[in-house]
Amino acid sequence: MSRRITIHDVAQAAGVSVATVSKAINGRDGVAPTTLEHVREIVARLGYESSLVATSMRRRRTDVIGVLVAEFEPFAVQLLQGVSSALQGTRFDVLAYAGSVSAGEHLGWERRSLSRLGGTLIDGAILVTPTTMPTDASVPLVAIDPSASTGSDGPATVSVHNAEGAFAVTEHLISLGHRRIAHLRGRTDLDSARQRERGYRRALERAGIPVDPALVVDGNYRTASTTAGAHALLDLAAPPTAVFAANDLSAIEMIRVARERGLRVPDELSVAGFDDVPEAAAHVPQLTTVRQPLAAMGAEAVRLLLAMLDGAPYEHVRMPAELIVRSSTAAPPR
Amino acid sequence: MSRRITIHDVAQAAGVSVATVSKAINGRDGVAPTTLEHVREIVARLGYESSLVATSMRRRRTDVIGVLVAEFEPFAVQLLQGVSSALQGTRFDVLAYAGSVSAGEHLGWERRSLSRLGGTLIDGAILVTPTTMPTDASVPLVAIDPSASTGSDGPATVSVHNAEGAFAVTEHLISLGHRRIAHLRGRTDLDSARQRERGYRRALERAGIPVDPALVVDGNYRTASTTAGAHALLDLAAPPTAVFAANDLSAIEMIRVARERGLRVPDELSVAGFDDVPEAAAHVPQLTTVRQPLAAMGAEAVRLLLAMLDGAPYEHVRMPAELIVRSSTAAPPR
DNA sequence: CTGAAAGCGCTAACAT
DNA sequence: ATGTTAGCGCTTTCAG
Repeated sequence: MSRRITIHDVAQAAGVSVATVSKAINGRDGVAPTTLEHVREIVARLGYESSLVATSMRRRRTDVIGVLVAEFEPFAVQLLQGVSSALQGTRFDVLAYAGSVSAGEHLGWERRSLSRLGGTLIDGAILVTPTTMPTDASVPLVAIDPSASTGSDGPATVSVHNAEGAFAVTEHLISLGHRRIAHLRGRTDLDSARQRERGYRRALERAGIPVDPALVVDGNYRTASTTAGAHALLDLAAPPTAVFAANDLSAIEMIRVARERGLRVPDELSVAGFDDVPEAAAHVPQLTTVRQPLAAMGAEAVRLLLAMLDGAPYEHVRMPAELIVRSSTAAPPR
Repeated sequence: MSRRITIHDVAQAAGVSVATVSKAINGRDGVAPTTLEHVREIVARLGYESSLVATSMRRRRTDVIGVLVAEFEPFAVQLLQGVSSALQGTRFDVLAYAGSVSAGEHLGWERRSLSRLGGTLIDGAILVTPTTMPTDASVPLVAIDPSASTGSDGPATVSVHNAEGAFAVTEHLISLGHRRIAHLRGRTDLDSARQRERGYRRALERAGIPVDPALVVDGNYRTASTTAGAHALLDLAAPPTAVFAANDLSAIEMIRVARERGLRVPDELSVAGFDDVPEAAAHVPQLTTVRQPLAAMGAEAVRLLLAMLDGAPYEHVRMPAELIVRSSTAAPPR
């Protein structure tokens, strides 16, 4: 663990000024071929690399795209992989920052991260957040899965078509012959969760099945709440034969509770989720769910952002959701 | 997309000097309570956040841990998740940097990233690399899965016990009754791959089964090479009844080739992998493999790094590998 | 063709 | 208690 090698060290070793070294490194002209060669040699020998921090303070561009997340959980990292691979071969590096790890203050990490990195370290940002929607940032910004799908305002956004996905999975349950289909809700403060409920309701209406309010319970994406909701559903005098949970984790918890109570899945109860997290395919039985094309969404965010860096206006993109039928859903008993 | 708000803007709006604002923000003393209150108010109103870049140039500590990867692929991001969750509740934020995305020069990205971020932006680094082992860096460093397991030299390291894992999976195949067990090798320039081959050989020896050189072919972790290796194995006069591939992706390719040639897996050919990537559990049939405890390894790297930041010496940690028996392995035919 | 000097946003001495 | 100054590592005018 030695001291960092700075441009000064190079200048000294080469017997020239730091300005000359800088020019040599960055290919600016006004440097004699001999000097250029000489400096390059010293740089190689010393293994010098300019500090991203110092460079970014002085220069306008850093050629680094920032991916801002609350923390590195499966959803965020899958998006990150999409962003990363879409950026392959461009001049940009990727820097991902988890801004609410330390604080624990999950409130407003978006603005905080954006302020701390924007304007200097990164040329543009991709913000992974289901809630807040910062209205102005100091760099071009694309939000993924933001709450505000409200028309043309705010920054560019990329999100999945939640309602369509929920519609498709509910329709799948109906086509299997289910009539008493419950919905284990997500966080009702999230636009995405509300859209999923909407898709569920629409599918039932479309099939002429009245929505039984008792069959719609809160899950809140939180274990305790989901557990309670699952029990509530099964405690019903006329329990559902199928449940559409607002996300996979809720679906898995629903299955756990059903089994605990002696129900076989999918024979006695069908359960479907949403998201297609890695656990969904690894679960036994494998989970029927709706896939968010996360890698594609990340790539799309990159496309939008690069366009914006070239001066293009922001857009709002909705990506199609895909129904994935696996083994946690089947025809209702008898 | 507006201009960044700087400490100057705050100072001006508050009618005080920049230094005073800095003190107020960082809780240094020597600021009148009234002034403090006033400045804080302006900061809140303007939504000011100090620039990470500028702060890090001046200060010694940034309270940010860097995770340096070549690119964000599944292996790296699982490690990243482990690091991130281990850092929850500490004062540190996580910054992950993919340093070889732009260049395409996968050579020496480790040193480059380390030089560019170290010393200023990050207080310590966790380097995810299977190959190079930078000998000195400007910040405390922990390498995950490095080639050099060579004793006490170089930086701290965390790696999985590759030989033990390979031994276990080979022994599993033997216990199923297999005698002609092939090995589809990984990149022979990687220490980890060589260790896996060693574990394979040792298990055979231990069981008194001579190693048939024809049953050890190169896969190289690259599709083309793996495909060729798979065919070579099945072209043998006496083909193997089981194959241990050096990683899951190779195993999956092995299965694809076997099927293409009309072989049923696992009935006519057992195949096992290594790594337990997400695809392994999702594959049909689910893959028997060896799990690297990636999340735990990330957490362990954090533990080492935090200790080093407190002045502890570096260590070398080997984590246990876990045999995961699934459905791609079975007793040999008849 | 080269170097001196200014300045990016911020913090830490050091005055006042 | 507050402000002035210097400087972190680098790039960029601007003189020489």
